[in-house]
Formats: sequence, C-alpha cells, structure tokens
Amino acid sequence: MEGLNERQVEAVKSTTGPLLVVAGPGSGKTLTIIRRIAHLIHKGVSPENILAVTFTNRAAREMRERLHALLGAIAYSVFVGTFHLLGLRIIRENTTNKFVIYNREEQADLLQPLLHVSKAKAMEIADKISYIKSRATEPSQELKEVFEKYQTRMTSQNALDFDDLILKPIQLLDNTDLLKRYRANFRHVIVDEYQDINPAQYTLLRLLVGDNTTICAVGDPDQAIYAFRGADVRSFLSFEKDFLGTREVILNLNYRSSGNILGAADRMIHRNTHRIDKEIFTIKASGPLVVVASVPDEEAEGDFIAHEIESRIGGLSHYRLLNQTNERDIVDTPFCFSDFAVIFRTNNQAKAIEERLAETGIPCRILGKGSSDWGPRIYNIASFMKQFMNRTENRDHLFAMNAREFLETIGKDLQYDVDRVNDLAHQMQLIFGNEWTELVAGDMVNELNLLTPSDDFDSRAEVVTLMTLHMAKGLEYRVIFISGVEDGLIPYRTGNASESIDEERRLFYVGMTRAKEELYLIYKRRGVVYGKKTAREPSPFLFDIPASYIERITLPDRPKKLLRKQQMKLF
DNA sequence: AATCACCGGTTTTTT
DNA sequence: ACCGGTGATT
Repeated sequence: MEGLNERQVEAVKSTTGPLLVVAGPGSGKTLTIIRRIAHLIHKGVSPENILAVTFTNRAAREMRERLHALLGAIAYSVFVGTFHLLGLRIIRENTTNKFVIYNREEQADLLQPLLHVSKAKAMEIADKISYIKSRATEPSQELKEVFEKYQTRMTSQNALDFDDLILKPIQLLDNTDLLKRYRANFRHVIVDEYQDINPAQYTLLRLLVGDNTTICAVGDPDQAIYAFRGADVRSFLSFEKDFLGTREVILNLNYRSSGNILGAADRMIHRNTHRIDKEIFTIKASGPLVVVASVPDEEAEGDFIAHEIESRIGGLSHYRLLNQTNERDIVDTPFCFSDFAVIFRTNNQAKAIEERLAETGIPCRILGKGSSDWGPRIYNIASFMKQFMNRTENRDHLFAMNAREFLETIGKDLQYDVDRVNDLAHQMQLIFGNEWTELVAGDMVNELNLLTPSDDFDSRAEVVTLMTLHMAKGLEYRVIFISGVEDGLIPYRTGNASESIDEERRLFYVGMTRAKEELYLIYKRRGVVYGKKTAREPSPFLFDIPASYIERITLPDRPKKLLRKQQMKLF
C-alpha cells in the first residue's frame, strides 16, 4: 500500500462487495485501479479471473503498460481492454461464423445506395443508428424503416458494427450455461470511466456481474461529457441502488493542479444540479491565479497565446520570474513546447490559432479528426493495411502470413515502436486466446478496425497541442489555454432542444482541470460566426468562478503594436 | 479524367 | 466565410 493515500488504500482493499470509486480529476485513479489488480493477484486471485474494462484504447493501453511495469509478464493474463474488445472476444469464443466489422465510414457506404443520400447524410444516419443501438432502444417511427433495411443489409453482408459488438454478446449471454461460465471466469470486474457507460454496455455488464462477482466502478460524474453519443451518467448515480451493499470511496485529493486552478474549477462545477457533492483538495500550493483574458478578436487571441508560450520557452517559470516566489510545488524546470495545450469547443477554432502560432514560429499540431495519419510516421495501422493490401503483389503473401510474422512485418515497415507492436500482439491474444499466433493474417484484418484508435498519438512530440475539449479528457499539461470562452460557444448553443447546460459545464470543468500549473481562459469581444462578424459575450460560466481565483487581463482593441506593451504594464 | 461552379451546412466523437 | 461534396462541362 506504499505511496497510496488513505482513500486509495480503501479502494484497493475493498474487494468483497460492490465498490463505487468517485475519482475527481488528477486523483490517482489509474494508479488505484492498477494497485487494486495487483492486490487481488497478491491475495491469490488468478489473473485470468480479473476483468478491467475501459472505453478507449488509449486508456486500456496505458493501463496494460502500467500493470506490466508493476507485475511483469503476469499482467498479460489479466483482461484489460475496451468494452468492444471484450464483446469481440465473447463473440469469437461462441460463434464460428466469419464476420467483418464495419466502421462509421463503411456503415455510411452501406446506407448511401440504400437511401440515395449524400455521404454526409449517410454518416449522420449512421450516427443516429448507433445512438439507438447504444441506448438499446427501438428506433423512432421515422427511422424504423431505414433501421430495419440497414440491419437486413448488415446481416446479409455478415457485418457487425461497433454497437453490435456489445449487443451481440448480450444475445449470446441469454443462455444460462454460458452466462455461468463467464461469471465463473470473470470473478473480479473493474470498470473505468463508469460515468461514460451507455445502456447497452450497462446491460452487458449486468449480465457479467453475478452474485459472486466483485464489481468495482471508477469514475467521475462531473466529467460525463458523452451523452450525445449515448452515454448515460445515471448508471453512475444509481450504482448504489443497482448493486446492493455498495461501499463508496471518494478520491478527492488532487495531485495535478495548483490550488487556484482547482479551486476555480471546483467552485464552477458546484453550480451544476444533480451532482454527487464532493469537495476536492489539492496537495499543491496555490500557484498563479487563473488568468481570464479579454481579447479583441481572433487574431489577437492567437497572438496572445503565442506570446505567452514564447515568453516561457527557454526560461524559468514565468510566474517565478515575475513574482520571485519560491513555492516548492511550482516545478523549477524549463518549459518546452509539449508543456502547452490550447483547447477549444469546436474544431473550426483550431485553424486561426494554428496560423498565429505558426507565424510566431511555434511548432504545433492539431489533434483529432484525421490527424492520426499525418506526418512522416503512419500512426494508423488500418490505413497502412489498406495501402499495403492495395499493392496487389503483397496481398496473397500478407494474407498467408501467420499473425506473428504479420506483426513483425508491420514493425519493420512502419517503424512502429516496439512497445506498440507488443501491445497489439497482446490485444490479439485477448481476442483470440493463446493460439492467436497460429492465425492467418487475413483473418485478423477486420478486427483491425477495432484496434486502431484515432487517439493514438505521440505525446512526446515536441510541439504545442491543439485540440477540442472532448479530446483533452484524460490528458494533462503544465499550461492550458482555453480559447473561445464565450457565450454560445461555452456553453455551446445551437437553438435546438437537446442541449444540456450541465453537460457543457462539465466539459468546461474537464478543460480547466487539465492544467497543472497555469490556466488561461480567453474570450474574444468580437468573433466570426458563420462568416459574419459579431459581438461576443464572455461565457456565463466565468461568472461562477470567485474573483479571488482570478487575474483579469484586458487587451485593448487594435492597433496590435500596443498589445505587448499593454500586457507588460499589467504585470 | 480533371476542373469548376454551385449548394448546403456549419458541435462534440470512441469503438 | 469556407469547406466538402455533387453534377455538369471540358
């Protein structure tokens, strides 16, 4: 129990009944899960009897790596994977039929000729179908016909979509013997990011958890930001009713953010209704105030960010230089570009910022849509595979390889890092069992749709990262700039009904709590919306942060030359 | 096969 | 304002 705080120890040791761990941002959530698994194994639990599920490949991989670092090879016997990987394994173990897995694009390709609509429209409908399936509900009257056509088509093509990887196992487990087998196997179940579970996944989980299963759910309802794609935070909130005899542990000690940042975020999120009320504390010193900056327009915003980054690069912490304080917790290491991230609500905000940074000579990259296969390295195995397959002379050769040879080829050809190839091998093992090396590569190619996360990126790259608030979840940076903290953007408003202020507030909370040392909240007084220049108001969420946490900076309207001067005056 | 004018849409996105 | 897709023209 070394290096764990009291609450974490409690979460690690409570292995008898159901356990709900409410884990605030930066509270050592993953550490706690890893140590819980290690604890179970030390107590004599066989690693095969442990199931740890996450929602993203990124999270699963991090967990596998850390578990391996702690336990060595035995870690590979624990099932650590996404819900979809688990579903795939259950399907694999219980059906002999061949099938392919369609991604969103392939779903849209199937829908398009069926409906005679544009690709974009088909994608939209694919999203809707996915939403219906993930909520495990019936399609509405208007969608019913389309939905049924789609299902028929998928069946005839022996295709499963991502949601089927959850729904199909639910059907399969409607079999007492089979259910017994799985329950006997997965005796200890841990679910990470439980606030993001959707009803279909919840149903699968309920099936797997029997009377003798210990279930441990870890998450933070304040970071539930995926309702729009079917996640339902109510599963988290009703956990204690769902699993009788639940013990609840709150991890509220934050190891990430300095005091002012955490205080500001905490007070802000307290305005939400229907919360599990928890106070959070940081072990760090109060640090610099949160900077709330009012800037005239888009260009000024980019320039401001560029300037703030520039002034820290190659020097000591700006805060220390200016204030000559000696707070122990303010890390006394020079900044590098990868210490900074700029985050925003919508992707279209990225371009303007990127331009201004590039102009100042600050290297940056935009994370998200399509960025995974940028650059000299190919990050996406699926796209690599497709290219490889298209070189016809390789095709037969590749199909005939066994799995091990196949992965080795990718090692070489992709200059993939060894860790990644090993991890991929491990995932194969999770799906196919220990005989996976005997498999022929041709059989694995669709599984690969599942194993290729778009969130796969090199975090060590020496650049400033630009991304959406959604993408930022689970990451941390020394300095965070949140751009466009404006009404209409944060919270985002479309005018149609489905929007939730609470969810938008949580999104802002996620953004704020990414910062370790410094946080900038920037709003423009004038912005461009659908090509029209309009006056903008600061986000109403800013008014929920007590003034004592904030330092306000106002950059005047042009001329731009005043910018820097004015800024200096303010310090 | 490539080019271009037009049109519609314009939030977030993992698997 | 601008992007991406579409369908017509070269």
